[in-house]
Amino acid sequence: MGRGRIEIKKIENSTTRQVTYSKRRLGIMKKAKELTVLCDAEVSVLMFSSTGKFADYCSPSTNTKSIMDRYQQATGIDLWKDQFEKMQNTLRRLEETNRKLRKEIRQRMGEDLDELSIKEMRGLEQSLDETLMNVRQRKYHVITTQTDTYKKKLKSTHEAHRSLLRELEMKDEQQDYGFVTEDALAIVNEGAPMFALRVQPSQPNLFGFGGPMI
Amino acid sequence: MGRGRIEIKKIENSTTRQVTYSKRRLGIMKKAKELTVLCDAEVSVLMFSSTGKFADYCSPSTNTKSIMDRYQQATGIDLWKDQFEKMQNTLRRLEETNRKLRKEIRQRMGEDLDELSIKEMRGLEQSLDETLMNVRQRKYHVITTQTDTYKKKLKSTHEAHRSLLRELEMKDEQQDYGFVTEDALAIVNEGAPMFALRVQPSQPNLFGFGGPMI
DNA sequence: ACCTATTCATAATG
DNA sequence: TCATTATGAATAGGT
Repeated sequence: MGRGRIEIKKIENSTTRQVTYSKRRLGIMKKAKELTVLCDAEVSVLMFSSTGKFADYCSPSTNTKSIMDRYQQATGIDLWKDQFEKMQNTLRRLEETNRKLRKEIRQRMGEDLDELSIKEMRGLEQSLDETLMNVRQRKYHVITTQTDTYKKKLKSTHEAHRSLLRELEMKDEQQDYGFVTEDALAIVNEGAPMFALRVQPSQPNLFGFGGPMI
Repeated sequence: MGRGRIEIKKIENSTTRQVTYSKRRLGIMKKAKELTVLCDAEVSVLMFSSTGKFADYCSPSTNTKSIMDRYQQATGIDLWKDQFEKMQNTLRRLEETNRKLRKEIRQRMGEDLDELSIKEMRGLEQSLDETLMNVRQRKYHVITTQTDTYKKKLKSTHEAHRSLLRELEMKDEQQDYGFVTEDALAIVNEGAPMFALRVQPSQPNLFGFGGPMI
């Protein structure tokens, strides 16, 4: 159709090719629309020109995705199977790992011990023993450090206070600032007995350390 | 084109509709092929008739999936975004849980204690203490049970042996079976000291109980 | 599935 | 990209 028939092979003149592409693209779109309306069909057309320009048509009664879904159903080809399956495998592996980790935690909390052999139980016992020593050592270290810090604070506060008093006495020997001294001491002493307040935490910590995290 | 123009609206006569669908379907396919060749384009056509019959065309230089991929790139629409994102969220959640579980295990092994407050550390200490008691109790229970079993076995073996001897003595009072007695005792005693053999497990158990599982 | 009158698409051109 | 037009292609309706 047009002035003389043309051979169906690649048009080498790039301008002519572009022009023909534009015209025929419109032509296909029109045909697709007509088919959709006349025959109550669902049609999806995707096109990329040689320059990469994209154009598409889709029947208005539906959308490209559902046509692709139907395509997959019709052909039995699951286009995204690979990616999907890979992710699902990763997921399963993670779940399995989590299960094992939870089990180890339970065993480290003294549950599910039935499944352990004597040897494993002995290993667990030793590990727990070592950990306990570690924790006590660390706790002791922290407490000592904090106590030292408080002592230093106390000392410097005392010194600051004393020098303040001295300064004030030099300025006005008649004035009495005794109440200030008592207040300062009360604040400074507050920190010390805090550590002995409770053996059990009053509220659960991050992982509860007393029940497994589910 | 044809004998008289037709209005572009749904063809009500179902036979006519079917016929027209067949003809025009072929027409579109031909146009798509021509466009592919003439203009060096990539074309994908998917069609479903009103009766659900499927037909498709795809440029031979490529395939439907890669055209769909290009379509997604071109439109910026990720067709499988929903499913994909849901899975990725699940994945992220699992990984996060995993991380927390590993951290709890590390802390229950005496590592990463810096991040714990005094309160948490005290909770951990108590939990470890309780677990240790549990494990020791369980170990004691298992050992006791096993020892009892061995004792029973020993006893019954002894009895069997004795009755055997008696029987034999009745048959032949001259024959000496003393070596049998010694052998039996050696076998029976083997089990008892086994538990005290090693404090440390000679090979790692399921989770190593001495290094974190990675 | 085939035929063919007729309409439509489009190649060539400006 | 737009308009024109001659020409071959597509197809509606009938067999």
